[in-house]
Amino acid sequence: MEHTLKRLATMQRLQVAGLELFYQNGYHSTSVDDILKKLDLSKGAFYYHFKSKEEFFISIIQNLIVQKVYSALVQPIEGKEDPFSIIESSLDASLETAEHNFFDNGFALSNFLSETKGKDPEVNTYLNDILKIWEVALITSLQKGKSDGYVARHVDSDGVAAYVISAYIGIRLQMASGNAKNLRYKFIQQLRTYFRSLAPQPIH
Amino acid sequence: MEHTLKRLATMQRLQVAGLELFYQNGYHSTSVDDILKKLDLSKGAFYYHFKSKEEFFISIIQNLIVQKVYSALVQPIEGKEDPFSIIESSLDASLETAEHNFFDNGFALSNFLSETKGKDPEVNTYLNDILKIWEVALITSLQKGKSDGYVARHVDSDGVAAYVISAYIGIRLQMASGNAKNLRYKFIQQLRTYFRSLAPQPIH
DNA sequence: AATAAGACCGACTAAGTGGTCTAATTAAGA
DNA sequence: TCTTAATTAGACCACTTAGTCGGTCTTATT
Repeated sequence: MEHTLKRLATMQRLQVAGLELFYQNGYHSTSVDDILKKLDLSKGAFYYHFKSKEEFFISIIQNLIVQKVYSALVQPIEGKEDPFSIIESSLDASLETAEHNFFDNGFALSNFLSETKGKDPEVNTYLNDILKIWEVALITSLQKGKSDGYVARHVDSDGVAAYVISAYIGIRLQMASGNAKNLRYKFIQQLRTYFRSLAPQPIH
Repeated sequence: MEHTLKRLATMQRLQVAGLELFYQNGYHSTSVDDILKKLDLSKGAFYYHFKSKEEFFISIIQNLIVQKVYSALVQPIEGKEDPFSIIESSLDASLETAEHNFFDNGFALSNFLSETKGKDPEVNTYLNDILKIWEVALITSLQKGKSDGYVARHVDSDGVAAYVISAYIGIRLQMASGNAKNLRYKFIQQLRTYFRSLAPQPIH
C-alpha cells in the first residue's frame, strides 16, 4: 500500500522531469541519463518503473499532456454558450501562461507532433488523438453556438476548428522563438476579427 | 576550374539528400552516415566539403530552404496588386505541392524551427530570418493594398501577417500527419472568409 | 610521363545511447 | 527482530554517433 504510493511518487517525478527536458531539448535529444541526473536517480530506478524510453514518453503524453490540454483548452469551452468569446478567452489564457512561464509545457504537443512525425508512428498517434479531442470540443461548441444564435448558420464548424487549431499551433511555435508578448496580442486581435466575421450579421 | 565544378556538384548532391532526410526523419535523428549511404559516398567526402554537421545544415538552410520559401511565398506576391487574392493563391499553390509531393520539403521550415528551438540556437536564428523575410513581404504587400483600395484602412498589417504565418505553419505541421487534402480545403476556405472581413466594406 | 593538387576512402576514436543485470539498500509485516 | 519483497544503485553490454587522419585515386598541368 505504502509501496504503491512511493512507486507512484517516483513515477510522477520522473514524468514531470521528463516532460520538462523533452520539451526543452526534444525527445530524441534528451537521454534517459539526462532525466536521471536531474533527479539523482539511477538507471535501475527508471527501468524498474518503465519498460522503455518510448513507453515512458507515452505515459507522459497520456498522463500529463492530455490533462494540460484538457484543462486549458477543452474544459473551459465545454457546455458554455457564446463559443467565440469563450474560445477566444481560453486561447488568450493559455497564451498568457505560455508567455510568462517560459517552460510552461502548455503546448509541447505541437513540438512533439513534428518531432515524431515520420519516426515513432505510435507516439504520433497518441499525440494526434489529443488534438482530435480538442477539435471535437471546438466543433461541438460551434454547432451549439449556431442553435443559440451566436454563430452564423452558414459557418463550416469543421473548417473553423481546423483553422483555429492551425493558428494556435503556429503561434505557439513562433512564441518559442521569442517576443511572445507582441505575438500574443496580434494573434488575439486577428482572431477576434476573424470570429466577428462568422457571427450572425445584423439585418440592415 | 573544373575542380571547382565537381566540388560544387558533390556539395549540392549532399545538400539535397541531406534536406530530404532531415525533413523526413528530423535533423537529430538523421546521421551523417545515413546521408552518405544514400549517395554512396564516404565520411571523407563529407568532411572534406563541410566542417561539421551543423555547418552543413546551415548551408542547406541558406542555399535550399531560403530559395524555396522565396520562390513559393515571397516572389509571387512582390509588387502585385490585390494582396488578399494573391496571398491566398500563393498559399494554395504551396499547399498543393505539399499535398501531392509527400516529401516536398516546401515548408520543412516549421519542422526545423520546432526541432532546433531550445538546442541549436544558431540554426534557429537562420530559420527565423527566413520567416522574417516572408513576414516583411506580407506586410509590404498589405500596406500597398491599402493605397490601392484592396485592404481596409483600419487593418493592422503586422497582425494580419503574423496571423497568416501562424496559420500556415500550423496547417503544414498538421498536414505532415495525414489527410492533407481535406485540411488544405478547409484552410483555404477559412482564410478566404478571414480576408473578406478585412477588405473595404461597401457602403450601404 | 611525371608531378602536384583536388577529391575521396574507410578504419578508427571518443563520447554517448538505450537497455540489462546483479547486488545493495530500504521498508513492511510477522 | 527477522524475513521477505519493493525499490534503487551502478557497472556493464552492444551499438550508434560526429568527427579525424593517413592513405589512395583522379584530374589538370607541364
